[in-house]
Amino acid sequence: MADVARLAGVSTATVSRALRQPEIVSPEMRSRIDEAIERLSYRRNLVAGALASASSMTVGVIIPSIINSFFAATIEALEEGMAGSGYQLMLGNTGYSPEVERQLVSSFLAWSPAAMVLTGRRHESETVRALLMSRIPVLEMWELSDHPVDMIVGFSHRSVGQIVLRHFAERNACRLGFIGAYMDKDYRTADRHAGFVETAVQAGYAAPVEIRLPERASAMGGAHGLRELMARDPKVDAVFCSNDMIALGALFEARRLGLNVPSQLKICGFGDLEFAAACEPPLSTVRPPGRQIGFQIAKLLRARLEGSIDAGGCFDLGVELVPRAST
Amino acid sequence: MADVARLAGVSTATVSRALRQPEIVSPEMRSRIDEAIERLSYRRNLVAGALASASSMTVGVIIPSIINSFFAATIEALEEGMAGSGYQLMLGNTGYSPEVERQLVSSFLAWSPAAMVLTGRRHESETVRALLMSRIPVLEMWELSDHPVDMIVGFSHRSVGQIVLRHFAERNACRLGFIGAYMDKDYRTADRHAGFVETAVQAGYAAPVEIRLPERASAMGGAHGLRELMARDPKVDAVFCSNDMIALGALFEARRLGLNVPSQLKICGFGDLEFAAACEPPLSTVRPPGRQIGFQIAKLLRARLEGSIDAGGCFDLGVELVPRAST
DNA sequence: CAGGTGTGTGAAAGCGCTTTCATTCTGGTG
DNA sequence: CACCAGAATGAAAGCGCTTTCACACACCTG
Repeated sequence: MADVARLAGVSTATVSRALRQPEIVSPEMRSRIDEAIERLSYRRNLVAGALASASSMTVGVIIPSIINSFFAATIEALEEGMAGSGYQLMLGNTGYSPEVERQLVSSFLAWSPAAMVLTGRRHESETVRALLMSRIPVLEMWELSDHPVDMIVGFSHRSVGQIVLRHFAERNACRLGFIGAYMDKDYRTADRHAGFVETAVQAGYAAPVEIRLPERASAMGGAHGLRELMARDPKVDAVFCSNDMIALGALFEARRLGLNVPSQLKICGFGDLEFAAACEPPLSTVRPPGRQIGFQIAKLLRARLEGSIDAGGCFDLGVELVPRAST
Repeated sequence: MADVARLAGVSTATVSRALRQPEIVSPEMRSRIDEAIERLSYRRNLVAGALASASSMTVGVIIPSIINSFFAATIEALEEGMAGSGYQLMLGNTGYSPEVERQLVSSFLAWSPAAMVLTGRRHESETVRALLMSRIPVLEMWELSDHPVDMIVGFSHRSVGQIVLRHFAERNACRLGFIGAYMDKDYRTADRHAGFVETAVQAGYAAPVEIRLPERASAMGGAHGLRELMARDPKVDAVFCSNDMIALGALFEARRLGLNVPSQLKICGFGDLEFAAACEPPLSTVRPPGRQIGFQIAKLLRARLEGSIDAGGCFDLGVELVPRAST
């Protein structure tokens, strides 16, 4: 930068200003500086900038799993929403472990990011403390909370279970089943389950037959789950799968079992993953606002980083039932 | 750090050493320093460290798409392989655009990462120049090349097409079809296609009927693709789908069309995504070494960063045909 | 025309670490 | 016992930027 300043005949302060806030530098200076940068093919060192300004044009994003395509849509939208702002996303995944989350937060914060985005509302207290101490905007996502660390944008997983139950009731389901994966780790799945079961009982149903898969959601798990479910109670005629991937496996397994979907067995998933509409029969599911979450976060982040807002809050983006032929 | 040094009664140099290379500090000092760190709940500032040492414990990883679960497995394995090394992955995705890739490389390099990992072997010349100038280890992945920037680990996409063709021939396919997505952007798909078509012609087949989907691989695209393919030539009895997601859609569409798989129509995919084994019929596919790529990269990276190796090279991890009932 | 206001620029003091170099202190060696 | 190699430590000079503060200059006002 000193070289650039020398060649352009200005001070490094002016070069720095031309790079960060071009509008406060006179056009003449700006063009001389641009030319010098070009000639020297100067690349600025963001590390030094971050140290000097005590903030790096970086946003730390932490998700439970990169394999889970739920969050991929959010991240893609977030990236689109932040494009052109100069901010760079830094991704980390926790593998659904709060402890790994704490470590990630701690090492991300050591990079003095401009903001942090976390998944979910439950964190170790140490994580929350570190986040609060950093005094940067914090966004939680994919859930709702009355007491967010700062801002949270998502939807109610309980209401997902509720919506599915009502849908099953409308379609005259008699005996309910549920297949969920990884429920001890992924408490959002547990919330959907709770919403489903509560509402079922309120509506006068017998408690749903439950299969809890120990591993992460998978089609294979869904297939095995359905087989076990039907073995446990052959009268089940409506299954809520906590995830479309599980529903996909269940759909195939139903075929292997010779069960007609939807007349003998109704299957509803969650996620509205891309393949849901392409299945045979097309898969009924609940669509979470994956991309909207990303856009909303980008919007809030930009507003906050520009200083135009400063309040925290909870943003409920809702979900949508997508009824198709599998129910 | 100065506070820690004062409390421990040592110099900041010693604190720094205790943090970076504990083994060269006497045990007594180390414990005094650890205690001071604890008492002050000191968090080190990695930005300052990166500036002073001109290198950050960061590895930049660039993939074409975060939604594409192919690369997710690699990244997960890479993360596992680097765990405990203190290096942090920084993820970026290009959306299959070489121009975005160049920008990402440029902004990642501004963070002075310890190494860079890119997807594929084709990059803008400016990208390669920037990479070479940075003098850090560079890993390309998911392909092979005689002239890698530095190191490359992957497999031959052409041979995937070849393997599928041979498999179809063994199963007595007569008339071939191909469904590929995004082939103008994703040249790896184009390579698989080329291998398939070349080998088909060599083996005496008529040129396969081809459907090129303009968008990214999707089950919906696969379903539409198969419909169009069969409309174009009803005699097609074996389809190679460039991606398991497409194959999934094709499988469902075959059912809608009343075509029995595999007796009337054989379907083979690529990727061995998790659901492939759960389909009905289970999906034949070719399994790329997704996780192995990640582990191998971690191994090479660690060796290189420790200085124990310094040669570049090309590592072919091969692929495996996974014949199932859909062929 | 003195006094105020606003704009654009430069000097220089950091930001919080790392690392070189010099120094001190050990314990062995001939 | 003088000498030296080796280990452990400290002083201090950066790393390459950003930003505060001061200043110069133009432009208005009454």
